[in-house]
Amino acid sequence: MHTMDMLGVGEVAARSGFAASALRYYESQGLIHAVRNSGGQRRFERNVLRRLAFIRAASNVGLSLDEIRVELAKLPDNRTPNKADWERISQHWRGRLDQQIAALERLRDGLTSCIGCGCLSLQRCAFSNPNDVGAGSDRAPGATLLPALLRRAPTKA
Amino acid sequence: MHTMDMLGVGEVAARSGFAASALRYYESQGLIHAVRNSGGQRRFERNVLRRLAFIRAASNVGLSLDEIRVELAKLPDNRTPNKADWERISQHWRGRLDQQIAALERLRDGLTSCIGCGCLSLQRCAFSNPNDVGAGSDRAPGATLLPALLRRAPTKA
DNA sequence: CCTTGACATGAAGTTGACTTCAACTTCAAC
DNA sequence: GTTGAAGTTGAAGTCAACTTCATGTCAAGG
Repeated sequence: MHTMDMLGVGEVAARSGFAASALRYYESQGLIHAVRNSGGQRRFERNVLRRLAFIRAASNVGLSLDEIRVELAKLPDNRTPNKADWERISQHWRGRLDQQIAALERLRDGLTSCIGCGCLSLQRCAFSNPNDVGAGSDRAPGATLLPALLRRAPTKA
Repeated sequence: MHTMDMLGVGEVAARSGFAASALRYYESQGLIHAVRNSGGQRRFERNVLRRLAFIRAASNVGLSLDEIRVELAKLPDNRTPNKADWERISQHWRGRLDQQIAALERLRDGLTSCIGCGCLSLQRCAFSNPNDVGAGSDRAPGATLLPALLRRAPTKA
């Protein structure tokens, strides 16, 4: 428990896989914490790596940084998260994933049922008009069959 | 087949469920076409509604507007898309959806296998380190277990 | 003819999660 | 002591898909 085993931003970047700029951003957003040395440079405790692993995992699950901040607050502060901690948290994540999967499956099945008709009718086809826009008097703001999350395309990777 | 049954932007907006501003944007992006009347106002052919239904459906599948432009180019220009057209296109979409579903399931299963360990280890845990960052000599640019598409959180809905 | 509402335009704003930039300062090695 | 790499900052830029705004034009009913 030396006080000297703290990491500079470059080393944390290399070990966590996050860019240094991302680390700075996370610090500014209160997701991670750093102290400063005499010259004003960031020094991270070693446990920031676990915290960053958590951030990466949560972001893979589809949580926003705001949500991740909330989740991080639920983590035990001083001890390594144990099985019970992890189970409680993963329950939450699993629910999120299950929702996402279900939404995609509904969409895929709608697609299947649409193949026969070749319709793409604005009025009748559940696939192109999941909200039945135009059927009632209340206007739908846009497609909401899928959450916004699931409606974007992969950029490159 | 009168020449007068063309629609103003407001009516297209009402019937398609897209905002007028979105229609203007789609026109500027070359996704839809409009002629102008004597006063410079947009007049849409009736078939723009089918095109918009297609755009909505494709965007639900997760295609970007760029991709949708490409898909639209594959549609028959003058006739209503028939079953064969639709089958060919939906094949493409289904593949996309299947990929997305598979990615989410891998993630969920990784979560399950992680529950037992309570690890979240940067080095060993496949969930927090899907790319095995730090194991090899080549740096990974970020989490890519999921496409970027699947890593964002729903905004509200 | 006049008003009111729909439509026109280009520019700028929005959101989230960062990255990039410019202009320094500090650290570590030699 | 010198130098080059690594670190610092706030501000601004990026991306996608739009929306909002300010300002001006047009169309239709009475």
